[in-house]
Amino acid sequence: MTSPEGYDKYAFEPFAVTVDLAVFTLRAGTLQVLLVERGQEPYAGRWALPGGFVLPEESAEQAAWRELAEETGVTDGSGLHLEQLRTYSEPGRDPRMRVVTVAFAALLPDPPAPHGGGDAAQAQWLRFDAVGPLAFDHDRILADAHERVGAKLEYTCLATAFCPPEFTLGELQQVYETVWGTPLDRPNFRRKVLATPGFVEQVPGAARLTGGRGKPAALYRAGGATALHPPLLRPTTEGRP
Amino acid sequence: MTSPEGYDKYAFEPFAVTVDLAVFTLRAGTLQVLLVERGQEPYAGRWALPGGFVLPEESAEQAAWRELAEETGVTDGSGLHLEQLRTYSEPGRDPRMRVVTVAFAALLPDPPAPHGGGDAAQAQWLRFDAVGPLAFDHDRILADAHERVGAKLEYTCLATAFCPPEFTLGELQQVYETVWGTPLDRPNFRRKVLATPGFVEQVPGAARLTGGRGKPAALYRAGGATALHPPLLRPTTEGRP
DNA sequence: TGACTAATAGTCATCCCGACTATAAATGCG
DNA sequence: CGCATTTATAGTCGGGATGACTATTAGTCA
Repeated sequence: MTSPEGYDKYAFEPFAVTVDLAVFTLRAGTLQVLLVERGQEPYAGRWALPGGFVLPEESAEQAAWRELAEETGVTDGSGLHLEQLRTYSEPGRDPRMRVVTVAFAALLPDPPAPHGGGDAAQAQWLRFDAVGPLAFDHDRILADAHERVGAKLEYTCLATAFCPPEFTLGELQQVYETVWGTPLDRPNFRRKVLATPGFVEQVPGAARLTGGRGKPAALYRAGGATALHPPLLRPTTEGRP
Repeated sequence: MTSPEGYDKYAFEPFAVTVDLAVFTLRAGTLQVLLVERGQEPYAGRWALPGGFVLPEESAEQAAWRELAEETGVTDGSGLHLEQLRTYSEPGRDPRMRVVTVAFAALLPDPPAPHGGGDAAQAQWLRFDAVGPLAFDHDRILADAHERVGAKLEYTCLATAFCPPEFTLGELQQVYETVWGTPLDRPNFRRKVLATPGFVEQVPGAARLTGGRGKPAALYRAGGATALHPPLLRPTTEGRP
């Protein structure tokens, strides 16, 4: 339908374009997702991913950053991770009208602003493994986002995006274990991370008293590397699809 | 901007939504891309990715399949690979109006229908390494698509999508070498492929006379596996970004 | 002081992979 | 016909990464 004579204004249907955000964080050793409760039909009372319209002068990326700031209160995006996931465009996905949504996945370190108030309904953190059926096709989007994050932990240094600026290797390991839902061997994880140049770098001075029991752990911060070669593969369940 | 009172018709700008396709194939040992020549402004005379508007009752995926059929003449999608790449939504990407495009990457086996004629300008195969500056942001889309395909060869069995139903391991290796632009060691490649269960399965009977010199090679077809564990990594240029 | 906990160090066998050599089976040229 | 050439296939060898473990260190808590 590429029109050789330029755009014909009847050749296309105008769509509403929105962004939807799957925002993950780690709190109390669990993977949590930022959700908003819908106040009216359709799907009144259901939880939904935060999101909103792309404004006339915005890209989807800019809209996603704006929404992320509005819902979480974060002001500086440094250290945050936000990436486009994919676009969902099935005609019936919103019963009211034709809405095409560009989905994003975002990662926040543990104590994110407890969700600042905007105009929208208050956003809340819910345990990922306890989210009921969501509004629209948001279950699917959330599942896709989780799969993407899990996969990217394998071959990127993304895990540090879940951590505060300084962290222990134990905390970093917890990121992998929580997202993947699998325990990892501690010495082997340590060896792998330290053997990857640029993944983490040790903070010269202090060793944090872990707040509790055990030998205090050394502190690290994220290194400059983004890719992880060779990858750190999930314990193979033999031919994962 | 999630409106608690339902959609306000002034709360959003209607956008045009299109799909753009980066269609790759292998011909004569080179990687080729399907392009159309633009007839009018903007970017008159420039090459562009084939694409078009998403129709009112279509998803972007359906629009992409339709466009793929229109431009290439393929009728059965079996064996073909088409996947969503990402969405490009910068406000200025089309000077005429606000157009958001969902980009797709597609792979075709060698002798695809030589590009059937639709309403659109005739599509043509061009060598990937020889494409000049394309219209709009299509250079960027094409580069992203190429990177995505190259990356997916590493950890999926996608390479068979470039091959006819029956192929030799030498042909399969050519897929990797052509997309990656790197020569591979033949015995090692062979060992790796055969050691991955479900990647390929040997065709019982024949051995193809390769049409020319050398020992005839055994024929294989694609197996049932989709993932490649462990991955088949590109010769590391040491810390690829 | 002594269990307990967590971090860190180190060992060992295995598997994967890059580099390489060798053999087999066809073509084509002299 | 014989031999170089070409391509497919088989196998070897060493090193590095990794999974499974054991041991030691340095703290807290009772």
